[in-house]
Amino acid sequence: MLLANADIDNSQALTERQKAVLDAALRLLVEEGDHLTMTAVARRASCSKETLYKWFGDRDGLLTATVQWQASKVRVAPVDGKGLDLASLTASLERFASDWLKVISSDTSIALNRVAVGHAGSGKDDLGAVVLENGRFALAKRLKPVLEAGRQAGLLEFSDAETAFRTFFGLVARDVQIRLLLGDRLELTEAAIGGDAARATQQFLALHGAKPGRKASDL
Amino acid sequence: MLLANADIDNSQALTERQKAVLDAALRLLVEEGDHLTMTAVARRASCSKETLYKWFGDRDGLLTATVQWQASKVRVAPVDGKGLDLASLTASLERFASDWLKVISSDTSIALNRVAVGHAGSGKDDLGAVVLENGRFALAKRLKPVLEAGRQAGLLEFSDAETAFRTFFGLVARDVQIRLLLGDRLELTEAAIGGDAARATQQFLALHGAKPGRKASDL
DNA sequence: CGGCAGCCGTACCGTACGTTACGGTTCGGC
DNA sequence: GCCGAACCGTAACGTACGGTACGGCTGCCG
Repeated sequence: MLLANADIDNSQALTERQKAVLDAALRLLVEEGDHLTMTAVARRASCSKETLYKWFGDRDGLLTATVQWQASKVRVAPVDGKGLDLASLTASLERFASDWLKVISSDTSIALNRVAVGHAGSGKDDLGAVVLENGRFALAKRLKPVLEAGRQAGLLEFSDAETAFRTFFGLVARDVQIRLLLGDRLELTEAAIGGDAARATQQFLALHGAKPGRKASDL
Repeated sequence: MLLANADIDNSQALTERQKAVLDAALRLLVEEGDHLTMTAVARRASCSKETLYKWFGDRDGLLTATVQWQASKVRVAPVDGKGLDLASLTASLERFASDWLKVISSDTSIALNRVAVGHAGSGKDDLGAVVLENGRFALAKRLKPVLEAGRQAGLLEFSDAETAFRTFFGLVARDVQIRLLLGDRLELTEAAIGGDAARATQQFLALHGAKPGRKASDL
């Protein structure tokens, strides 16, 4: 992780026209992957290349802006931990699992992750950091309070929220993301996602659900 | 793609010189990622570009051959399921987990997966399929017999070996691979890997270990 | 010894694409 | 109505790189 210092919501600094251009770039990115050319973006967005360079600096700047633009769109409402009981906790966890599976299996996420992975380690830009920050780390930031609340309410047992989160993450994502990124067909129907979310949640509860007579050190 | 019709273990069809060239290409791939040029490979391997094209057809052919060459090197000895008890099963699972974590955190694996992910969906070659086949699917092929043996021995309970495998996979890999692919620094020391392998194994046993009085339908 | 096949090194070609430059049009402010 | 800024469309430039051609060297075989 490097910077990501331009924290969040720089989406406000964008005019409507710029957003439209980035939307066009995003669509092209999903279709063509890292193959997209500045000419193609300009044509798709009905703008001149000169404008692209003025607004975004260079190709990497355009790519980064596009990724950040998409990231700014997926902010979801945080779950509140009021009146927590086992049923609502289970529902929350299933909701998180289901949402996450939907995200990582979407065309947009796959395309963005592919581009970011391809650019990682080149040192030219920080696409990987941006994607990570708005994906896996944002998820952790939203889920951990729920886990903590569950522990407070005596429903969950764990020593480290980060570790517990990563267990949940593993149970939900399993091999799905890497397979999709590598081009494996793997159609996730709505029903399959729901089933996986329920299974992952039950497994997580089996590992970290509070049970009288079990010591937390067993985890 | 031109050739690559010779399915697997075409490693035997390679001369020593060709292997040396592919090793050079592999090292370059780790250093430069998808940025490597045919000229750079030729220079590193001290061969002519003409030879590269004669042997591998084109750039994609060279890349594919390089990935397959690396894959052919990581064949590991399968574990035998003789005289299985809980201790040896646990040891086997920990061994699998530890090996897998070492693989996915290695520079070579990261570089290869990055290239394969970058090429996936372009339709030009099948790097993604090759990596998947020699990574995640090869792992499943080797681990499933162990799981089945564990079930036969009354040590494990599960209805579907594939699902059980994916649970184990998730518990082991968690967010490690995607974070590494996206460029997150995440140094896994020998000790950390050992600890993670033990934790994942214990979690898996907690979910699927045979316990008198628990119905398999609970899983 | 002559021929020839395989390969190295290098020069060369064509193209794709990032980047820049420029003429023409629209539009808000004076 | 006039000016300048912003922007569109397109042409032009430079370069990097995939792919090819060729001359020279080495070693094997008859």
